[in-house]
Amino acid sequence: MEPVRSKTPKGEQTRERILDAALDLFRTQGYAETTMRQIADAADVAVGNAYYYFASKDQLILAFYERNHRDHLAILGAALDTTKDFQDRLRLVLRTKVDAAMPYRRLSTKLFTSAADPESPLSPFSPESAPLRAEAIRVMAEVVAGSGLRVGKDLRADLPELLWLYEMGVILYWVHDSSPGCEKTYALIDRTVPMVERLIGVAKLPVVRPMVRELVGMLDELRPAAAPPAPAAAAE
Amino acid sequence: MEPVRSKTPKGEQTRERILDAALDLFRTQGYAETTMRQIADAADVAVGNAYYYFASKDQLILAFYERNHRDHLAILGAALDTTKDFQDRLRLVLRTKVDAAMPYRRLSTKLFTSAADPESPLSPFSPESAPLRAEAIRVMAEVVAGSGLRVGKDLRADLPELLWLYEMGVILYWVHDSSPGCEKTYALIDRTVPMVERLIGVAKLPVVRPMVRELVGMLDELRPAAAPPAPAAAAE
DNA sequence: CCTCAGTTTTGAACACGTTCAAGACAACGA
DNA sequence: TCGTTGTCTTGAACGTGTTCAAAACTGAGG
Repeated sequence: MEPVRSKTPKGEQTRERILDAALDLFRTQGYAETTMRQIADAADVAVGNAYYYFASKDQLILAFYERNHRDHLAILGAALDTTKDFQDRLRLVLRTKVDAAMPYRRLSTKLFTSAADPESPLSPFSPESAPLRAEAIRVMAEVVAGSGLRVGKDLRADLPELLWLYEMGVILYWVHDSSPGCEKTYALIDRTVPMVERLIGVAKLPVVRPMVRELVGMLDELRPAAAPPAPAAAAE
Repeated sequence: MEPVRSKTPKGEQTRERILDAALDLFRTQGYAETTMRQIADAADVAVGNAYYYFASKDQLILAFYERNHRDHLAILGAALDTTKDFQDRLRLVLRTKVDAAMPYRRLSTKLFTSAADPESPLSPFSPESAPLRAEAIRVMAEVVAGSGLRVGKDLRADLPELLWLYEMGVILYWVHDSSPGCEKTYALIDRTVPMVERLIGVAKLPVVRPMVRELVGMLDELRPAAAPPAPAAAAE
């Protein structure tokens, strides 16, 4: 029933082979057009074997997200440490994120087609992708921490998560962006990054502070709705 | 190939029967759990007949949106004319919208699972749902026009569409809202409606005006990307 | 070498959404 | 009454994602 995260070097190898074949076919033909039988054939296994390692066709995409995040971190590398300017740091993270995902633009739409479905394990808000989400938020926290940016009290705790939401917005735009080389997305990044810093600055002004506080409060209230309580002791 | 919008009273009757059966099953069992064979059985027709009227299982949802919009307008009725206060008007539209869709909360998730997919005909941004989208935006234009609200030049043209996007956000929240009676959604409406008016007011201030202008400009630039050109003369 | 438990692999079988060639039906003019 | 034409209806058949009982393999202990 529950798919296995291979317990043998050979098993791990097979798993990789299936994932490679799947991503390759997804990239060249699209997700919907690729059948599990094609994947199995390309990986030289029986169709049932693919289901031994991946619970469903969708789960292959979750595995893709993980791989993609690793790729992103690799590209980002030590480059983040070369500047202390907030805008530079944020722009760098976003641009490399898009760079890393570029070959899989069409596939990435799946991220959002499930984002809204509260029950889909593929949703970036689902418990299944919680570790990956936490990772991405951690990167944003690093962006802020490594910069000289002064953040208002009200915003400080939630800023990394807000930046992650902003990142998701950029990716949503990118997924729809059919301009050559996705130049419009890069332009969007370059134009909105300064706005983000300005907004963070503005949030400290007495005029908008109450509004900021209310918005942040609503975000906090929303969170448990998106990710169910999960009490300390597992009940069953 | 192309499904038909019945040309006979009897055909129209069959079409309604199938849609009724489908929505009933969707509501009680959920969308994924309902099979086309069940729908056909409940409507006393053969499976193939369902496909004569609806191109796919998804298209049944599009038909549901249309019906739901009519229900919304019916509930809204003449109530919109009872007040000239912008906040009251906006709140009324949002609350009745949620009221009308309430029995189909789970089904409505489908609206968003496809919203992000540029190719899905179910997406609220797709050409297929353009008429319905235009209708919803028109309602928002009426909300503004019938109120004494003073809108800045920069915002005026795009405000109805922005309000529609805000409405979509509210519905997105509602779809995820599992609180009893969806009270959290109603609370969200009550808390954000004043913010919206305040934002519209703030947009006129010299400090934020350039930012507003840039944001609106980006929205305008985005539109043709979401909805392809569609030149004056239909080519085919 | 054999045994045996654990792991991996197989492929037929299932239910689903969807298609399509064929038939049934309805309205109308000859 | 009989074709004829356009609309509607049927149900078997196809390809899909997914399941599962059975087989094959692996490696450690006797």
